[in-house]
Amino acid sequence: MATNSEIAKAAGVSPAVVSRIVNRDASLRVSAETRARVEKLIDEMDYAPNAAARSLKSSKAGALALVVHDLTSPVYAEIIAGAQRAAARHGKALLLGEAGDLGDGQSPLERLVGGGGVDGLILQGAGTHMDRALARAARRSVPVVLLQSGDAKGATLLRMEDEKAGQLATEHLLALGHRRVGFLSVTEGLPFSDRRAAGWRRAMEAADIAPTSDWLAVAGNTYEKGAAAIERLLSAAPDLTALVASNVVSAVGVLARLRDMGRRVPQDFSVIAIHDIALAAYLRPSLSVVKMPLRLLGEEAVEAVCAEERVSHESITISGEEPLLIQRDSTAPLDVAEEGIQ
Amino acid sequence: MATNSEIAKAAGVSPAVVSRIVNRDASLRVSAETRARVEKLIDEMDYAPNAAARSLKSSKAGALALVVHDLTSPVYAEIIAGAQRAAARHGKALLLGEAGDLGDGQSPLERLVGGGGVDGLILQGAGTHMDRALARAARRSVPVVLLQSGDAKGATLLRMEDEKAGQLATEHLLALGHRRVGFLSVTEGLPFSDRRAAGWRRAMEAADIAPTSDWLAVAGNTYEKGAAAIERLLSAAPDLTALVASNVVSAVGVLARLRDMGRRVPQDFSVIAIHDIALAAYLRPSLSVVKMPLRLLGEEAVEAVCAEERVSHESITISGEEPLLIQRDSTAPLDVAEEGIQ
DNA sequence: TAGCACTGGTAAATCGATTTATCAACGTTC
DNA sequence: GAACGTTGATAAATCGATTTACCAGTGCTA
Repeated sequence: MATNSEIAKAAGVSPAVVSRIVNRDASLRVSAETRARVEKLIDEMDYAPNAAARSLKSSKAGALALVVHDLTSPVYAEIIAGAQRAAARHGKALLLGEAGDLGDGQSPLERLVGGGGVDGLILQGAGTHMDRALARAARRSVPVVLLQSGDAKGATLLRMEDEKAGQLATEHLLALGHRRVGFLSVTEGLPFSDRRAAGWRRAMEAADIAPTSDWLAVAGNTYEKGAAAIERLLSAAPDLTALVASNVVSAVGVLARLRDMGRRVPQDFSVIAIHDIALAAYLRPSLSVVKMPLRLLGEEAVEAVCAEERVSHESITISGEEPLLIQRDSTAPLDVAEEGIQ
Repeated sequence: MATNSEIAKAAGVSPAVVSRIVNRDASLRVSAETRARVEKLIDEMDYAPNAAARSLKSSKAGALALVVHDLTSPVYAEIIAGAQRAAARHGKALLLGEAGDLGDGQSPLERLVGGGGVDGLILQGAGTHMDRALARAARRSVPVVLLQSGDAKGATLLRMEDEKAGQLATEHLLALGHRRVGFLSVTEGLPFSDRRAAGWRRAMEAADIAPTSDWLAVAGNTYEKGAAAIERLLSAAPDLTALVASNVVSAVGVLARLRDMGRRVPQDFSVIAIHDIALAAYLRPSLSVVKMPLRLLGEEAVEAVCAEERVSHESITISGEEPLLIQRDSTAPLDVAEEGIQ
């Protein structure tokens, strides 16, 4: 690849001229002929400024990293879309990464982020080793924004109104006449999942219902684990009639297993999940959800990372959009003739 | 952030020593005390080598870019997983990007890739402007591997046995007794989709069936477009009894719409899709598919990009794993009493 | 003719890490 | 005591782009 000086030499000018032409420096005064000559050579010799050199000189990488722990989850699609849009506004490339489980300080991603290879890090963590290592590595050189959970020391923590979402989902089921409403969390101790569980508990208590501990099960974030979890849950608490699922992917597994078990949704059992993903409308039965402002979360995360004045390391709750109930076919009043049919 | 020379000064040594300690240079001879002193300072002062400087000097970015046109598609999950694994083997970070639609030569992603900000580009294109712009930008500085489609000029093109997959899917339906088998393509002119269609046609011809043009429809790659496509297809050719879907996401939309239309799957209508995604097993009915070696594709792509000697710009078909039929509940022999029931 | 502004540039320092060639000091060996 | 090897380092060039400060020449005015 051609370098700046090669172009300069070929054009008979100094590298400064080439650089300033490439960067559209308005304060540059050159004759029209010189400018044309340089531009022609840039084109012919296929010149593009070296990213490393530019970034070294300017201390700007021109990119942001968004690292999640599971790229396959459709939940991230919206976050990414929002982040993408905001990053474009700031003229930055958005690089997605998936956090492995090493976190030994030697992984290429850690080296990159820790060495200022990106201008900021947005981390959707799951409390793993790698998460912590990555956040630590980044913190010493670039702003870090944590999504939904993590140790906010030296970073900005961005959250959503998870408790309200859990509450809203539960209230919907209660309004349909359900009383024995279970809850599927993601992982024990995962902050946003715990907040949703708190919302569930609060709504239940407000309705004078005291859920016992076997009304709650851990379902992870995969189809498979969701399917296994509903089976465990119903064998521990067979008289549940409805369910709030903290993770929408696991809810899809729940629907499949319920059908396999002969429980009809929604006639025999209602299911609602947190987060609206495109798939939810195309399941049969389609899945009722509480929609959260995921896109906004992605946008705000990028804004926070770009605005970072190395000052405001706080914990912020996204409040631009309220959690929104979207009723589809997986929730309904309990069929009173329930036992007779099937 | 501390720099190399700051550490060196603090430790009373030259920057060379610091660099060689950080990089575990085996040929470095230092006293145990000096080494300990430097390592202590590296730790205390939170030193990490600057990514830009290192990459400038070494001409290695330590990262690969994998750019797809739709990050939300679950089909990429497997490709990404494979690429991730292979990248780790090569000590490179894998950065995912989504190609927007600009391609004006000014997008941050183009600048990054064109300026050698990554060591290689793997591009899963859709024939857009941006695809071409990105490939062009990258080609002048780093190796490029195209997945499944694209203009291989100056790049390596990696393909899968799409025709065989299309054929296998069709033969499965024929073996079940179906004769009027439709096909849903992704986009007109998209190479891999066309190859799958060719496989369908070949299998049909081998069975002495001549599909008419209204047995084929374009279904895109979203739930919504799949749903719309099956409706169009069945109004144009109502007597079809089975379908091969080139894109598995659109197939999910197909299943939903079929149920809404009162066509029972598989009793009245069979559906099979190309690519096995985790969701397929958790739909009800679960979705029969032809599994393709997506993970292998991801791995091979990384290998190709890393091995690239600026020589072998060819077109390679992945042949490590054969397309594999996975029969689930969405395909079955046609119910002979079809008209009587429902 | 001095003074001044404008045009069309250039020189050179700088960003931070890497790496090769070199070297001083000290002990060993013959 | 001369030659040599070893240990424990260092000096300085280099990667490529950016940017500030400066400058030579030309034309214009007072």
